[in-house]
Amino acid sequence: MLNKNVFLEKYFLMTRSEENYLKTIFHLGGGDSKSITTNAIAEQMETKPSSVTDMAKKLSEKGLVDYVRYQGISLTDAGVKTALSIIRKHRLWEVFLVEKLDFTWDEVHEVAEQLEHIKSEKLVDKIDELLNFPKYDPHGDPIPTKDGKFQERDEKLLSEMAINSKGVCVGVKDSSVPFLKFLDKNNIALGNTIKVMDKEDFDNSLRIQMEGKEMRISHQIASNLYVKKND
Amino acid sequence: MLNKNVFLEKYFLMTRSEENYLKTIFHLGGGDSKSITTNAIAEQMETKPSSVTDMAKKLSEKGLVDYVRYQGISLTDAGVKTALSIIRKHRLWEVFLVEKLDFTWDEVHEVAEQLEHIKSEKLVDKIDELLNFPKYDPHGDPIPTKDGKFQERDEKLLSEMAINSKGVCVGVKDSSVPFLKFLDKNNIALGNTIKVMDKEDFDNSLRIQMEGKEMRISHQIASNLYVKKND
DNA sequence: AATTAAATTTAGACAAAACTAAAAATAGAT
DNA sequence: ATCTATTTTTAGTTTTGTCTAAATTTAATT
Repeated sequence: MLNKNVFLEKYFLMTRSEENYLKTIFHLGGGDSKSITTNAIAEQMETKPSSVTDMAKKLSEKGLVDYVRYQGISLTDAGVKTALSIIRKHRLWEVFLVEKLDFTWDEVHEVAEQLEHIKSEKLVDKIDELLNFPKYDPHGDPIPTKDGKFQERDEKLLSEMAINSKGVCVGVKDSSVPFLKFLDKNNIALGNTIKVMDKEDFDNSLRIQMEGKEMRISHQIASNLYVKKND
Repeated sequence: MLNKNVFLEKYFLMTRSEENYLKTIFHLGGGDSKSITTNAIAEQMETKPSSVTDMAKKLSEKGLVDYVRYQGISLTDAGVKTALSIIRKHRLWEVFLVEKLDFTWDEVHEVAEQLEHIKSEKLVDKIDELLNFPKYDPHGDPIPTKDGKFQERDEKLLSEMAINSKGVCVGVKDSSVPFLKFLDKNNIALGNTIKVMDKEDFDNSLRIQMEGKEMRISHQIASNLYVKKND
């Protein structure tokens, strides 16, 4: 049966799979009424394009995406709202795991990936409160508010900073485990102040000063670190 | 695909449904190599006997239950171990919800029912640590240890206590929402000391003294409250 | 011991979410 | 404007977990 819709709350009842599709489409930019291709979604989700087509039809019937055959998929307002509520949960759980349970920032993703699907509005709100309404997750990504507001920041990639400018490290672009582990090993953490000392034309690597110490980092690293200019 | 067995850890990979069956069989007594009937399981899970048969075969193949056609189902050692690990998670989450997020004890069950299926050994252990290794959940039920030890208590139903004996309220037998709400409303909480003043032969109701005040409670209530004798 | 009632299992079907292989539509290049 | 390569969709299949209805086994009663 499983008709025990005990936790409907204000959601339509969404399956885990539907929620994951919405989240992915949002991350690929489908929230700005931009059309995302079937292929792009399939690649991102490590599934087949035909499966995406199937789901597109289902989500379209539920009014969560706009879908026209061969023309790609974009989120409706309702779709954006739902996607944001999942992203909100994901990021709040990540903060919880790091702040309250001492997870490192490379460990949180896969657990949050599960926790984000727990259906209980009260639970999310209470976690939010317990954490004192954080604005950013451990990777520096903004946490949408309860009513779906998204606070974008004025941030730049470290690689785009001018020589002699300073900024605070506020996020990562690549949040893969190897990259996060690399940052940990080199004591690069959110909140650190970084000053760009010099750029090397040859390989685009940077000489930076961080927390007193000087170091050299490759262009690959610098182009995956977000900093917020503070002057 | 979904072949990303990222969180295998030490579990076999169990589906949510399989986990729920094991838990139910355990609760019906199938852990003591007692055979549980198909019907009993079906009724408890609000499903059909034929579905139970299907699952019995699957769990049997995985070595988690002993199952002989028409002879009922009982848990193997591996099955008991798995069931206990789920119950452990369920009860730890209940404590978390009450202690850290101010849920009332009648609100925790359905959320814990979801949280118990999150696959992350580290998560459970850290929650355990955060809560300071609690021994009992909010309903007074014991929390199995990591290695599956179950600490049974010497407790009695309040209805079985002798006149003039005293005890501490340690748990409930019926943990349905209406019952828990009733207890809340009447300020009956875990930890309260209760003295049995008198029994009424006519309807088996009890006159008790609790936290200074005297009150009368029905047999139905008294036979769903566990107390621990303390003299 | 035979009959009947109840419990249990089988067989066949369905929905969800995925897949494969083949068909159809689009876009790019000449 | 046509052809070709790519993308996307369709059609049909699979797996998981459920269901119904029919068949079978067990248990209870006379």
